[in-house]
Amino acid sequence: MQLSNTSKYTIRILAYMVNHKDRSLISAKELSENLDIPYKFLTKIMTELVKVGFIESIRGREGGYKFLRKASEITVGDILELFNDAIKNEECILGIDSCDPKQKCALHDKWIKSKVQLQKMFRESTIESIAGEGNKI
Amino acid sequence: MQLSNTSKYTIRILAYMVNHKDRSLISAKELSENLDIPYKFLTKIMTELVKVGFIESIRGREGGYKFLRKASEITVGDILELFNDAIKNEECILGIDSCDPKQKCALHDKWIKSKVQLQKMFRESTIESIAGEGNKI
DNA sequence: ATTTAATACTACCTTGGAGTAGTAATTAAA
DNA sequence: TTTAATTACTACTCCAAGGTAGTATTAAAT
Ligand code: SF4
Ligand code: SF4
Repeated sequence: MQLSNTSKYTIRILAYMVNHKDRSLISAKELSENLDIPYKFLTKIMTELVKVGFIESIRGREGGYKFLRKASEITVGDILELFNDAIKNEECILGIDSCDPKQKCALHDKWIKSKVQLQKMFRESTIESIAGEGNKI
Repeated sequence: MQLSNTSKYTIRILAYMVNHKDRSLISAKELSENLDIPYKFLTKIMTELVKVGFIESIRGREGGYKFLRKASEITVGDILELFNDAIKNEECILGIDSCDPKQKCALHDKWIKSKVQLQKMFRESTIESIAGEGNKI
């Protein structure tokens, strides 16, 4: 019951970028060093984030990354969905085919409240809203 | 953000056993067939459950498994802990060393409420309490 | 006693997430 | 124009979870 490293890294990367949005571009090197994420793994993630349009990249010397979509319009839920980490509505927590409230699994009644709250929390947590003062990175 | 197969299987196995607690012993074959869990994988899990004392096994012909600890005293939380699937208190959701509310991570304030509720839900869900009528298995 | 049906043990295979290595392509600075 | 600093691409390695195969052990039924 935890997020994938890729999702964790991505949330921290984008939060870092928001916290430094005064600067026009941020490099993979800076992100890797400041967030303590393996450089090569980070660049792989960045390329993916470019592909899906969360950020854009400027190649070559003095290059780097900046937001393409606004940070207030990217949610933690979007990130989890991207890396297949989201809590899907139709997915049974016990893995018994797909969720059908007419035919509930053993945990359904206990789980459903937490599930809804989690989904709402992830959906409402924009990158803008979580990036804040004095948080650890 | 989901449970391991091993945890899912175990919850279903123990719930099934509660639902058939009239019978003195239940075999791996029956569990495997009725719950659609690979036989060899299931026996591996059962042996582990015997080792930690949730159930006991009777070997030989007409053998099988039955509860050792009472089903009302085994919780879903116990199972998740056993398979390292639990939400640990000291574990940061973003993976930034260990949780220190004095030095919060970006998601802390949004996450903490769900976290507490999930932990409580898992802790309060005994096998006895989730096994019920007409649930899918 | 032998057979049969059950659990236990040991060793392996497979898959996907995580991480690494090397090189190509790009572009500004020197 | 060369060099340096950057992102992009391709191809691997590593590890743990999930799953499989074969055999040993146990004990009731026959
Ligand atoms: S039954 Fe409850 S838990 Fe199982 S899938 Fe439907 S919602 Fe999720
Ligand atoms: S800060 Fe919040 S989220 Fe990060 S660890 Fe502490 S509790 Fe968990």
